[in-house]
Amino acid sequence: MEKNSAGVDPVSILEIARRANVSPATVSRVFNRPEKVSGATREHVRAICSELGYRPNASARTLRTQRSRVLGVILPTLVNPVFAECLQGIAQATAALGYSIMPATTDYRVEMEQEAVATLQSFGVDGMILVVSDAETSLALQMLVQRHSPYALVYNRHPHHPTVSVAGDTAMCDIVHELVQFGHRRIAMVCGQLDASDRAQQRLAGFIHGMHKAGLAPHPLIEVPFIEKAIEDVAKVLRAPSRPTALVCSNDLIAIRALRAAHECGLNVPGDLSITGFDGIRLGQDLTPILSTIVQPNHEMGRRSVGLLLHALHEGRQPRASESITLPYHFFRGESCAQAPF
Amino acid sequence: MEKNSAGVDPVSILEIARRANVSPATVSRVFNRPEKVSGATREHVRAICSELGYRPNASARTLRTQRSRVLGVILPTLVNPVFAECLQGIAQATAALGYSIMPATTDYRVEMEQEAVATLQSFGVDGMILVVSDAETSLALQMLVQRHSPYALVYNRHPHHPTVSVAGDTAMCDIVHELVQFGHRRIAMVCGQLDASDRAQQRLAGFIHGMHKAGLAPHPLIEVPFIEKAIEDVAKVLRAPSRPTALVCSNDLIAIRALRAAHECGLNVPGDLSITGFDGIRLGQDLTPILSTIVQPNHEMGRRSVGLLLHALHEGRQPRASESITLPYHFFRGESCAQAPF
DNA sequence: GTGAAAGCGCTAACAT
DNA sequence: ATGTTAGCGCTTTCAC
Repeated sequence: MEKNSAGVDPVSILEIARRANVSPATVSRVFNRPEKVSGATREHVRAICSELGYRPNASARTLRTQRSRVLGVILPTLVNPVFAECLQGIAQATAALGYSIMPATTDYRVEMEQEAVATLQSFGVDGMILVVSDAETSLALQMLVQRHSPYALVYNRHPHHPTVSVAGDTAMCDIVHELVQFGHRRIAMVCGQLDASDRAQQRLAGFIHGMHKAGLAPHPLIEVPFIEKAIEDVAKVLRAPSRPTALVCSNDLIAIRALRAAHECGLNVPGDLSITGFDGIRLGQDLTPILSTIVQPNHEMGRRSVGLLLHALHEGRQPRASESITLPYHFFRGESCAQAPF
Repeated sequence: MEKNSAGVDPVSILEIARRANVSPATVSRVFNRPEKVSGATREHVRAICSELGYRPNASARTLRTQRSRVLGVILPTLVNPVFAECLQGIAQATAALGYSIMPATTDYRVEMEQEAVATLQSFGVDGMILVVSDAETSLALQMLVQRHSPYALVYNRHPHHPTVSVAGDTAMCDIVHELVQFGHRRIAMVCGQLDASDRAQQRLAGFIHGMHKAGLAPHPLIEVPFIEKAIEDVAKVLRAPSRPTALVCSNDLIAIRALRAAHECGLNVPGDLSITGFDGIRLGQDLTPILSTIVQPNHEMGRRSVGLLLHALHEGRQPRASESITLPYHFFRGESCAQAPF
């Protein structure tokens, strides 16, 4: 009897059947249609299974049924807590429903999205949950559509795809409004690589719209393509003669760095400068000053995307764009924004 | 022709074989032993595969070969960036080697560890990387050992298991030393639920040892079992008459909350109070004050655990405890600790 | 260098 | 209520 490096040969359904003096079909039924098995044999089989620690081989089951009970998840990175929180939500929701997940991170590189989709398809995942760089142009998304693979997007917003998201543009508009109420007029937006995130683009659009509505001209956009240089880049702007009195950041991670930049420039937040973030990562609430931000229900977004996808799947169909979910956000005042200084 | 909810029937090896006018065996060889196929047919088959977007069905392959090219990962949570960073490292290392991962989070509940192990085994993962609550007593670990399932621990340190970790006790001892150099004598440790983490226990041991070496009596331990109440719990201690002048926290997340607690008590860090963390999460470097902490190479720890596991696997054996890797850490001075105030 | 055929572990008709 | 059987897609001897 040979054994592979994966350890002792796991017991198979045949072994259980033999020991229980029933056919493999009956053992299978105990797991899949327990009601079709008499109470006595059911318990008998179950006892033997737990005694031997038997669990049906998932690959065999997947191969046979064409269902894997696995969901693929594609995210830009886990290092941004917003995605970690979301994935945690996905993990919990799937686990509660007897599903497992296979995640892949793209590091914001679009080619990786396609690669991840292909890999996940080869594993026969029942569906995928993804955050793509740009829903409008994503080739990965096109692959999915073309192969009729069930999927749901999270964070991305797009009318032709099933999504779970928050109205980022409106939210940003709200922020501008708040800031204007506080007397700010010189407001600048700080964002990462715009072309790597349609969310950032939408937030920027909302910012511009908000400024326009307030009759204000937006400061030149502050792009911080490399997060390592973000503090430096922002500091440079803050040292300029007519610096902004408020910085609107496209996400919390950038806002935290902006906070740091302000400190390095000797500026007091919110006394001299107001700063806002976007995402509502848990950590923002423990900072000093507490981060003012748009709070998204990240964990729930993960859960709901699982719900959207699985609901459709259980009805034997694809999720529809019309089932997209827009979740409420709220502006959290925090301590990092206040009255304009002058 | 029927189709399941997962979309169009993916092409199988038979389809490719038919179109290429070769046997399925040859197609298989193109993927698994390309050198055994003539250059001409190889390219021919490859062309057809990429034309049709064919990828071998992973479940069938796993069933047949008893190898899945999947690694299971069990972590307490993704919400603590230390684990997210580590998982990111694992994800990148596995992807680079053609492996995929299946993660499961336990939320620090030991029963979940066993459940996760069982689920992952049913998927036939080639090995598992895990952070367990307590390596000494973990039932999940016992299951693994008993079934001869290959695994590697990360963060946990234990002489009888293959691990990738950092000397937490020594590191903590170093911190105490630094603090003592700064003139601190009333030093208290803050930690989460001790029984949920052998790391925290080891760090505590190091703290006590360090204090002892310095001839100091440790302040009573500050346990903050519920992270939500952490700030409050710490603040209470800071308001006491003979409060500590330095707070040594068992991880960065707690340290960040301690920072907040200090602020709420009107204490200046590091002027009135020094605070240190542990883990070296990326975010700590962007805070104000920059967090003083023990920097662990979290990303690398993930990568190395993949290396440890896969190296053994490729030699057809289990990782051995003797192959355990202790990675270097360093104390990062940051801005949150300084001379004792009095 | 290539093909034929068996079988990995399971489930789902279809019998009984 | 239970058993028999075929086959999911692939890899791998074993022939040729």
